[in-house]
Amino acid sequence: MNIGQASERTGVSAKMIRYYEEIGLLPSAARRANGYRDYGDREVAVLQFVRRTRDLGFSLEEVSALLALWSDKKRPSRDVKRLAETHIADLERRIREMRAVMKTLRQLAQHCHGDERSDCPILDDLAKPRAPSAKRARRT
Amino acid sequence: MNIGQASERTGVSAKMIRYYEEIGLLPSAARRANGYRDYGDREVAVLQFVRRTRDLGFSLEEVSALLALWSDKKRPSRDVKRLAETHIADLERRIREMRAVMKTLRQLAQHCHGDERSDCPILDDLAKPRAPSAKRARRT
DNA sequence: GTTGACCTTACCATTGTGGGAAGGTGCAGG
DNA sequence: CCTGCACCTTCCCACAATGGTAAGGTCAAC
Repeated sequence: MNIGQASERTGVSAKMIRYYEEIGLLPSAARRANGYRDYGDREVAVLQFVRRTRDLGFSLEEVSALLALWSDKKRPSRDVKRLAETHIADLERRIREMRAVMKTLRQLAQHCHGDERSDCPILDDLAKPRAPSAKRARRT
Repeated sequence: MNIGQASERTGVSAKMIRYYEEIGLLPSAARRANGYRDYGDREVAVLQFVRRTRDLGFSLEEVSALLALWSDKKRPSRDVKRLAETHIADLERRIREMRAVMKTLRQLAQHCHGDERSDCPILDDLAKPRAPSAKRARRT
């Protein structure tokens, strides 16, 4: 089948299918006499796998690792689980950060009239010079 | 003061200070006779404002809007609050999405032995062809 | 034979940041 | 005075992942 059909069946845009091939995430697709890429059920399955892992937030690099694990029938399931849990931990960390930011923003917004008046605690706070306060997450 | 000092005091890299100027987020810095950019307390305050808003996850475009609101002494606080709340809503949405993903991943990981054995429900699930199931968030 | 839907490659844009090269400047020590 | 080092300047490249578009080839239907 053509790339358009493969795209339609997997939800991966033709653009991205070509890109994945270009960066080596996918093997080079077979070509027909006219130069068109040709896809079969196996390729479609791989694309669905990629689509699914992308939807779960894995980076292309992680997807690549997952594809390798997938095709290696003898790899220990530990390897897969570790990758998944690392990703989960990453999501947890990002969510924690975002929640902290939200908390701050909510507090700021709460004290802002939000009407015609021009005085605004949000901007006042944003403009307040921060205490140097522990430069960065120090790892010492 | 030179860009290096300004960077150190604000936590914004010299690279980024130049970039912000280039894209018009910041006005062109004053130059000394030798061509070096020259920063004073006012500029440092603006950079701190930018740094702070960036830390709170606002995009440069939003930062630009906030800077404009900040310098417009007569704008209604409603404008500021709206921008902040839009950002909060955005964070909420993203967190919801990430939590949904985490839930799925946790379920998958939970059923994976994670040991030497090679059978792995995570990969099995990722490989399962999805039911077409409501293509995308349809807006009809 | 023409039209329209598809395919091909190739390049550009996005967002925000870092890296580095090539060259000028400024100061301190010899 | 010269040298070295730390700083500044601009310019270009890279990343991640995706979309857009243009210029051209192909195929099927009419």
